[in-house]
Amino acid sequence: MTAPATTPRRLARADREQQILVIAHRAFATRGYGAVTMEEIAVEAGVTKPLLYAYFGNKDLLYGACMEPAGEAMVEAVLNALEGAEDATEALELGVRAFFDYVDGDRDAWRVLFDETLPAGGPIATRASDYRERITALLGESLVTTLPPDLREHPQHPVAIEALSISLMAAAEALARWWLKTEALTPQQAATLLIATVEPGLRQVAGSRPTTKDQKTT
Amino acid sequence: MTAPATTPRRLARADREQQILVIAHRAFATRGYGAVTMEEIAVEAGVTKPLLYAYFGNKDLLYGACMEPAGEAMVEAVLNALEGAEDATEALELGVRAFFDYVDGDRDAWRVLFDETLPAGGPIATRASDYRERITALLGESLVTTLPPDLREHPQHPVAIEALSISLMAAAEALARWWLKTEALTPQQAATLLIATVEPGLRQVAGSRPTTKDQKTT
Amino acid sequence: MTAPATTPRRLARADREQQILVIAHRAFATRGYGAVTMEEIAVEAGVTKPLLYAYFGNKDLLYGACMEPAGEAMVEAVLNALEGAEDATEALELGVRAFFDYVDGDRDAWRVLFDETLPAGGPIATRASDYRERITALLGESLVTTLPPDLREHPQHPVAIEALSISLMAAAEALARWWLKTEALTPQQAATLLIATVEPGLRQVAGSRPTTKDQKTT
Amino acid sequence: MTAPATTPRRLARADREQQILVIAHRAFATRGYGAVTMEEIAVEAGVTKPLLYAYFGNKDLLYGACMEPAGEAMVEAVLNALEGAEDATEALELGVRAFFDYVDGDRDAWRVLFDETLPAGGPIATRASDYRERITALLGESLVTTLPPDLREHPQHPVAIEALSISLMAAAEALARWWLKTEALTPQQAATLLIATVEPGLRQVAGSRPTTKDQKTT
DNA sequence: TATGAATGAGCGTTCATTCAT
DNA sequence: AATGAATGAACGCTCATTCAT
Repeated sequence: MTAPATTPRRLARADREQQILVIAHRAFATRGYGAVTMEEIAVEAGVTKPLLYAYFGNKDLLYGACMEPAGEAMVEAVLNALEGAEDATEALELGVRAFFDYVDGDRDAWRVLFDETLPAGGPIATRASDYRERITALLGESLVTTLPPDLREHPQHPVAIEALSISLMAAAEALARWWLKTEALTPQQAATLLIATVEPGLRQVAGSRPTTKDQKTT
Repeated sequence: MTAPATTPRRLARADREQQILVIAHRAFATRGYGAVTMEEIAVEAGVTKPLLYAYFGNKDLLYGACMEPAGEAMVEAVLNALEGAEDATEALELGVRAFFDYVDGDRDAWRVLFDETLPAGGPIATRASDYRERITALLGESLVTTLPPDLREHPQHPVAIEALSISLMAAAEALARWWLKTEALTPQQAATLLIATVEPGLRQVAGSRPTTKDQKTT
Repeated sequence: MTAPATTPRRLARADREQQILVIAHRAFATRGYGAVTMEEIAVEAGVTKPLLYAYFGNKDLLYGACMEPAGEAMVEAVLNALEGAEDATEALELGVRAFFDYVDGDRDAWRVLFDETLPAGGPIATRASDYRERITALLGESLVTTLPPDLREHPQHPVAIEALSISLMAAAEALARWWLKTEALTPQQAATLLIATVEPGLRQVAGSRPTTKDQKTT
Repeated sequence: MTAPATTPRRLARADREQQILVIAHRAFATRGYGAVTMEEIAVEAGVTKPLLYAYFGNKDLLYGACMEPAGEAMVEAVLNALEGAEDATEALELGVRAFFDYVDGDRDAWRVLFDETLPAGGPIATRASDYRERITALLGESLVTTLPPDLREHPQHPVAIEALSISLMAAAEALARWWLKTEALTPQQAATLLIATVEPGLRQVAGSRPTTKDQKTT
């Protein structure tokens, strides 16, 4: 007779895990890995710490459980976008657009994947950066496709391609972060702006040779 | 008669502060804010913890004291570069180049200013991002100067300018980070690559109007 | 139709208890009381923790249930050996030999009975030492029989007898432990060595009187 | 005016360490490693846990700090006794006597060194057993000296010597434990009893050859 | 007969920070 | 000008044990 329909005391494991994941995900996204304690998550979920440990092992694994579906989904979103492209120029655009759309659709997921406060060098930081690198690599591949075929094998280009991939990803990341904070433009606009800015330059860079005066001297 | 020339036990306050700052700076740059303890700094500096607190207040303030000179110097380096430019196009290039040169010249300073492990939302994270934003703003200003005069006041452009500034800065930051890790190119090459990539696009973006299909729908 | 022949899901209580006991016994013997968790036993036995508690009460009682048959069997083995002796001298030897044989035949039982990691002073430590003391007492009795009849009642001897029983038992225990670890000799050799070493002395001690210079002075 | 002369709040480090060691030593001796918590020790010493950690590192090291002086002293006591012996027969007797005397003089030390509840296989268990083994080895050496010179090199004897050393040590240990509990005899009597019991047998064992029927058959 | 879900209580450890001298 | 001594407040994690079905 006193059973509250809203928050039942006992849940099936799968449900409880899901509920905890949601809460943990939000907590990690909001305050970052280091600032969140297992105790807090437990309290917020209406359970005790041992249950967290029984279900998820430890804090790292719990964070990983929050990160994994989001990471896979994000990678796949970008991947699908690239596959759907009809030509090389379109691919890069669609990839960047997919990235911004994903961030737009699941902002907490983005914050967990791009948490800047993860313990440096730790296993989760590694896992998080794995996802980032996978997306960077995908965008890098589509960068390559923007090059004229006869230049793709140029010995000097791989390093430039990697540098540009990383720059592009970072720009996208920062743009996403800024837009999430200010809501000053839509994800579509963000993507359009970014693409429009880099694309013309990319073509030129692709066609050029490293200048002589910029030789590495160290 | 007992004064060792190498490490005198008693120093004037200013000297002591300087010595501690050097050590703290190196520690923070090497291992990041979170991984450095006050104890370690004290021991390494050959002083006791209370002295640290007497001189610097607390850990945040100490970090701030490490950050400040580096931040100011970095801002000034970029500022000087921009002022030395003869025309608009040169300005952006010189600014970016100055950024990379500064990072190249004082990597510890860069690591302290761009530490990704600062407690999110805390006062020092705020201060650090202040410096970044100042540099971003400087680069943003030089972005504006690349626009034809009659477009500079266009009501739609400020937001795009800010978005591009942030993207540019993030790209530079990521590029710097990657280059410091791999040493795959020189700072000059990094700057050249970045500028060459974004400049052509910037001109086009500056001349365009936000497209209609990209209306904000949320 | 769903009954797997290898590990049936449902067993009669007695069978289930037996199966759990076997697994718990092995676990305790292998890793010691403290290092074994109820969780592990449950998982290894393919049952759930509440069942363990329903059947055995708690961890101590479960350990006791593992210890009891082994303890009784060991005591009985020594007892039988002593009863089969034709004369006093033979008794002690047979007893010690029976001890080593038992350890040799069921090393897990021995490890449970002589676990050195039992919580000091706790109920199970007490129970375990009960079994040890019973065997000690048996050996003590056979020590007595090695004495000439007219000395058995000597007022000073009971304490020496008890002291010797305990020493003998401890020597046997340590010898068993060492032999199990190194396998440097057979149980028969261990028994022979031990008996041969103490027997001559026992006769002399039995015949002597406590010396005057060794008066208790505390 | 409120300063209690009995327990000053602040102590010099050396004094505090000593005070903590005394308390920890007693606690460990009384209840065993596992049953003692750092919190308890801290409270009993009138300090907080961090001080314990600042001064001793962790629980293991604190236990080690309790164990080390006692272990060294005990080994040295036995060593000195052996060195003072004029002939072989006397050596063993003096060694055993020294062992009992040491236990008699510092019963807590003995309990710490021979704590049976140390985490099996852990670093402290190893350290504790190191001390035991050193004493065992010392007694083993004196066992060897009881043999006639021409037998000392007999190939079969080393293993018997080791087995006997261990048995002897264990017997002494158990005797000590029992005596501490019952106070039924003096350390001198304990030593005398033990020596008198094993010595005659030792001579015979030393002179015999391993019997044929006891061959290892496994 | 048996279980999945859940917990109370505690432990070892760490770190920024302050008091008393 | 500087220190040695000391702490408050957590935090991650574990385990024997029980409730509700």
